[in-house]
Amino acid sequence: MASQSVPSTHRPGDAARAAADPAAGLSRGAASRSTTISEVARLAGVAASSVSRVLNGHPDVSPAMRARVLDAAEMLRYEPDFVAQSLRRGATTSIGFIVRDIANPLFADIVKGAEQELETAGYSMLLMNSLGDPARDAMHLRVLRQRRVDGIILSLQSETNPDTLAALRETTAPIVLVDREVQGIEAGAVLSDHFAGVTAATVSLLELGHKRLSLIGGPFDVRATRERQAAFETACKTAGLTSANYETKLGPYTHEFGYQTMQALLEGATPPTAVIASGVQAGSGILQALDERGVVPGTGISVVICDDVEFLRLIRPSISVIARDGEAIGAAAGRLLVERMKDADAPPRTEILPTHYVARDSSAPPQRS
Amino acid sequence: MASQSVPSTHRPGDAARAAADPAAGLSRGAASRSTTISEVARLAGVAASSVSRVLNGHPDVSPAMRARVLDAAEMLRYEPDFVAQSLRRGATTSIGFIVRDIANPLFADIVKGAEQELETAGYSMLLMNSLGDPARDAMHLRVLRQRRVDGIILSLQSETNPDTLAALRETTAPIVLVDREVQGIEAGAVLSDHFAGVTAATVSLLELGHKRLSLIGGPFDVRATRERQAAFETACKTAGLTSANYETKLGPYTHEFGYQTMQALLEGATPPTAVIASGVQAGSGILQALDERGVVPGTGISVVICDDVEFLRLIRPSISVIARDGEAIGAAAGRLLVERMKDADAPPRTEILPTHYVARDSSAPPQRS
DNA sequence: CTGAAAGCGCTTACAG
DNA sequence: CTGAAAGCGCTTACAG
Repeated sequence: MASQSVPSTHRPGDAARAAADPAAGLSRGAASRSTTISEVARLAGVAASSVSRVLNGHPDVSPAMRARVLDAAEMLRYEPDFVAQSLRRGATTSIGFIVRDIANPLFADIVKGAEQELETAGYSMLLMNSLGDPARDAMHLRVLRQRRVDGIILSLQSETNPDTLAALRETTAPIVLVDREVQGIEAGAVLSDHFAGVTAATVSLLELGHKRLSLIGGPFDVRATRERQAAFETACKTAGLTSANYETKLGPYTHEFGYQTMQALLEGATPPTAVIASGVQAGSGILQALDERGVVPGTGISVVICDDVEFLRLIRPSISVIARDGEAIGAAAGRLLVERMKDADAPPRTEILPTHYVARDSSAPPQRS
Repeated sequence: MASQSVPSTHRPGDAARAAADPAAGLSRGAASRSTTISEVARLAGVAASSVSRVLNGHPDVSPAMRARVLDAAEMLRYEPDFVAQSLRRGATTSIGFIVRDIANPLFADIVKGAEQELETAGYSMLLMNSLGDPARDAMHLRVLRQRRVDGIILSLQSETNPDTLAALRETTAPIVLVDREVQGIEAGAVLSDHFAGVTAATVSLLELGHKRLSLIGGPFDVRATRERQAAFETACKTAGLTSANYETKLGPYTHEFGYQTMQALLEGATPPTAVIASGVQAGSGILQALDERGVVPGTGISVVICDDVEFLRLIRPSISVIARDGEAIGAAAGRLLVERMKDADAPPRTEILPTHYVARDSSAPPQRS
């Protein structure tokens, strides 16, 4: 195929040049214009529509036509213009991914997982960070709409922010939420079974003998927080603890919040003997606060961090985590989105992925006090 | 302006509906079609070209025209179609960012920095991971070309891979390289002054009395490796060490490579008393290898890691690093790219950003041996 | 200052 | 099986 000869009326090199050059003087920006479909058509001596049919694998084309077109296309190194295709087809084969903060290693894994899945299906990904600001979620949704993306993966800042909800309602592209639940909009979702993981961790800490526990971090208006808080408090109650002995401190997913909250707890009259951090950023803040006061995880206080990241494994004593597979979450989100982009009638689906409590040295019996 | 009344021949609600509905029955994918410029024109009773002029801030428009158009656009919640604009203008206001691995926290910071800079200038970012495979660099370059991105930020896998170079030569969009130098192509670049950082670290280790040092990691065909190796070996030579006493081990930027290389070194006849890791992934491999043998950084062996990440700071004993500011690197790359996208004649520029050696507990005098 | 026309690069009914 | 025409939604010379 590739080595097949050109129609004899054309001399390879010159013909290619001649066909490509005439159009070169257009006023279309700085870059050297690339070959268009009509240049291929001219060289092959056929209509542009036929070139399109061949290149798109339309069934009703003669072998002769196919050969002429493929030769011409190859000679001119023709690559179809995605922008023109997008306008004509009404689909861009691109999707948007709005993420809270790509610098969170878990999100980086999720993005990576999604990208691989989407790339296989021919989609490219526009990445946007909301950086803790719900207004940016709404803004990015607007931009993605104007860019006519075929779908959106979304890890919202807030499930209840009015601006975000308004922007979501105006969004017609299929949406897959990552670890979020939003009332009143049609969207697929990939959720994590936080309840199971936090329950396992809390029960395990209780069994070690802890009687004063804290759950730290996570904004109130997000599913993960609700699940974790419910699991944590249910486990404590079930073990017979009274509400004076366990406590949930909600706040942003930041190092700062973990740091300050842990400091405050340590200064309190009856500090907890075990803490669970909702996320690695809060977790790192907690570890810093402990380190500054010389409190050793496991010995001085038990620590469990939600989400696992590579570097966490280097810390000694080793830190217990509630792990989940970021790449698997991203891949699932990509799959669910592709499913709906390929079939507009496919109903949005929800997938729940597991979390696993991994006990390490930072989980230990409380010191006598 | 916004509250100005509609031309009296139109009743707000009905007119808007009437103008919007007729076109609703088209065969353009699943999503409810959005308003087009001609619908706005019809409602305002003007030509589409006038709507375009108003919305693009063309100077020669009468206040009356402006008002009519803005009212109509607002009433129909008109948002221009970026795809159509892109085709017509020959510019997509989107750029591509090809990164080795977004899961590397330094790259995540770089991407974040670039995104913010680009967003300010109105550009969106397509993100692609090459995942250690140079063939993916070439593939992604091809896709970005077809998507007609206005510019590309590139942190190549390899500076010499033939496929990559071929793909680069076919790229006409302006390019900014991140920490890479490629011969024979026109590209801007943001580089890090690795030479300064590694020199400072090596000199400092030598001054502490180390006489056997290793530099671990980094692929051979990348600028950072050359700079680091040159700085490391120059400093050792200058201090009077013979080549039997210092060694550079090159290899991929992976945890695995750091881990295995460190293991091998520890098993050797004369292990180094100090190592410098080229990057956090190799660094984490090295730390794991040390941990498994009970070798404590600072006490048993001095360790310096190139690049700093948040979680590294939680490790005890604390690890010395050669730090650089990822977000600043990304922001600089974004700025250089925007500069060239806005002015096709702007020559590609190179910016060199500093690195800083930060000595911590893992840098200490060698043990007597 | 405004409108009608052309055209960006494709794809897809519609004829033949 | 193939070509000519229309059109996706814009913008921009070109007339007036």
